[in-house]
Amino acid sequence: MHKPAPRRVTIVDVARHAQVSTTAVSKVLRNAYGASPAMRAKVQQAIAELGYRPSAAARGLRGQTYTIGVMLPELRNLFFADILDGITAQLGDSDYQVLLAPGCNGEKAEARVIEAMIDRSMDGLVLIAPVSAKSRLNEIARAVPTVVVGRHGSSPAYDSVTDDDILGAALVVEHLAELGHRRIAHIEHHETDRVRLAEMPNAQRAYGYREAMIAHGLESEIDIASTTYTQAGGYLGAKQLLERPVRPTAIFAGADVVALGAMEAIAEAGLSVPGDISVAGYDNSALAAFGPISLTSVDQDGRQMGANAARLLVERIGQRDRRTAQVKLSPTLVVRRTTAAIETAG
Amino acid sequence: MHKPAPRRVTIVDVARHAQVSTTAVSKVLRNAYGASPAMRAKVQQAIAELGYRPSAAARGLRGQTYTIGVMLPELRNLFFADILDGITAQLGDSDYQVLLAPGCNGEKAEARVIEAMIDRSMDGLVLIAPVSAKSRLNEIARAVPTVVVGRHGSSPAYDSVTDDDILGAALVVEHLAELGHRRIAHIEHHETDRVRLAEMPNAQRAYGYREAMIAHGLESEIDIASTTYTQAGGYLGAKQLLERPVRPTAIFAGADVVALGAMEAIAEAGLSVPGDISVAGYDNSALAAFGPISLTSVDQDGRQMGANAARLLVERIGQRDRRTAQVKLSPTLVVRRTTAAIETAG
DNA sequence: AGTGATGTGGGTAACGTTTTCCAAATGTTT
DNA sequence: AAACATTTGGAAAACGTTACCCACATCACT
Repeated sequence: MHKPAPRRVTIVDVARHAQVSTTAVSKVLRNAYGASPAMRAKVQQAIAELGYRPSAAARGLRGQTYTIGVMLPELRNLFFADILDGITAQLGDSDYQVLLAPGCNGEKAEARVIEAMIDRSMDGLVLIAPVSAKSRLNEIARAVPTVVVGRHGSSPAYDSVTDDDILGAALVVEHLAELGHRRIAHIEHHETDRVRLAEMPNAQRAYGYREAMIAHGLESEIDIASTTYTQAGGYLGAKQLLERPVRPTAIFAGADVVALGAMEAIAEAGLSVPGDISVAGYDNSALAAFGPISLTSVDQDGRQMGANAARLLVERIGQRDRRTAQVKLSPTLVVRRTTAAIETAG
Repeated sequence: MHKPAPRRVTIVDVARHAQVSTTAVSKVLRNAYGASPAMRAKVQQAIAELGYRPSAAARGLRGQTYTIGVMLPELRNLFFADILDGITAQLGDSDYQVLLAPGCNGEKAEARVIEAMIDRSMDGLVLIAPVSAKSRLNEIARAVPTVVVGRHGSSPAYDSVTDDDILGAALVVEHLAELGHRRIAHIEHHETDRVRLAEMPNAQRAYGYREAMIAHGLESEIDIASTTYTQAGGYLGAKQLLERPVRPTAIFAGADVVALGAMEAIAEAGLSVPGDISVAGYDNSALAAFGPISLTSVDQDGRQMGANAARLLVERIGQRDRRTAQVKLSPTLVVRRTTAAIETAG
């Protein structure tokens, strides 16, 4: 009763069954040149009859594995899940299979995971918000077709897809300014690394905030708390801001969770949102959309980003030496109930 | 400037560099018998110097790939993410790399994904809440070591890890009964398939609910709405329950999202939670824990489940013909603010 | 009829490992 | 010293596929 699994059907079995050579079968499998329609049909039938499926391991040794690896720094982040949806949707009808590597928080784990994907001869890699050094990314991209998502700056080796974080920050500032706010503070993610300072979205958001403030003639109102993109960071940042001589009437948090933490601190200080202080977040996560919270937030179209990444990757797999491209998408502002005009009593 | 990636270092390079045979290197790599400490050291050094990493593709053709595939039906479900954490934590210091296949909702997509993982010669599979027919699961398990998570019932071919859903439901009923509730209703996920009716957690929860009601002498109070495990399903289910002749004083929703939908319907009916109706969910998701919601819910230790699954899988990879095991963990009830005693005014 | 282009099919050598031998060297017991 | 067991190392054959060739047949022009 414990039958030990029959040997797998191989290309040789198919060839024998169809009375052709293995080469012929291989050609049919890859839609390669040199197979007549008649033979194609014969082989297809043999494949169907035997239930043959090619071994990716064997394929990897010579050609492609039809596998695309995606690195996600954090599974619980719904924005990343959207990106993944976009990737799989775009690749849905192709022969490629997407595989995900989990648990890549930190530069070391990230390196391990990327190596693992390369070792498994994946045809292409999508790296979402990687933290590795840029030189390392270039190295990786030279070894295997790569698309980097969510990291600004261009590379000669890999394509990149980003959302315009500067614009996103500007949208928030503009929205708040239109509501009459002048003292608009920002809670940023503290960044030390030089390269990341230029390339990471958090840095771009802070930069965009500054520029937008200046553009609206609010240079003197710029007020920044530098913590981290976490709920605790938001709490701490808001606390700092509230203790300063001039209290902000609005806080632009660099991420939704940060906004949540900030709202906590605001409530603790006996102030109301948006009555006393307006709060805006970034990412338009499920949290922001959730009724009781209803947080004004910047929406990045994750699916769109993922779809673009997949498209670029497939293009590059097809033509490895083509010029690299940088796709930059535009975010939109989703206004909800945490932001209001400054004179609500007016 | 566009250097075309140097050829990968292979086992042959290492062998040459260490002045030994490729066999020797292979032995060292796999900690196999037949390599002296001296040679071991020599080879290790060569590997380090050359930065050699074995090709999983080539390995897959003969031996293991040191890859474990995990199938998740839904990325956004935080409970599944916990399971995954447990798996990776357990496998953290082993040589195994975990890869995830996304987008496996529905029997067809699930089949495709599982085949893809088998084609890639993965050493083992963890299937989380699979919906495939049992015979299919047995077939899969015969082809590759498999552990099924979150599906009751035992198989001669695969190990399984489940949480005791019957107990979970009992915990909820007991809690509500202790609070003085008698008319405790349940919103279940409608199940048609015969086998799944016995094996799926949702069915077990409904069964556990019935049994617990009977055990508490509340057989006549059993009241079930049969919808789906979605927010909409919860809304609809609660609506149905509220329209019935006898209104329940408590609703046990089979999942947290269901509870959320139910609360929506309750609010719409002008009733309060827990003032008029107590509500309990299942899964103890982040949603339940979230302050403003604060939903009483059953907590399954996902990490623990994942860790057990990984342990069983590695054991089975080591010894394919050992007896199958069924691990059943016990859930706990997390009481929050959506359940209260029936005489609050007492 | 002779030449070249094109279409069709297959033989065979990779690809980078592991595995199964086998031989030699060394150690241990009579 | 002979016989046997154990350790150490390597040669060579898989594993299943693709890529690179070459052979043959057919066809269209000179």
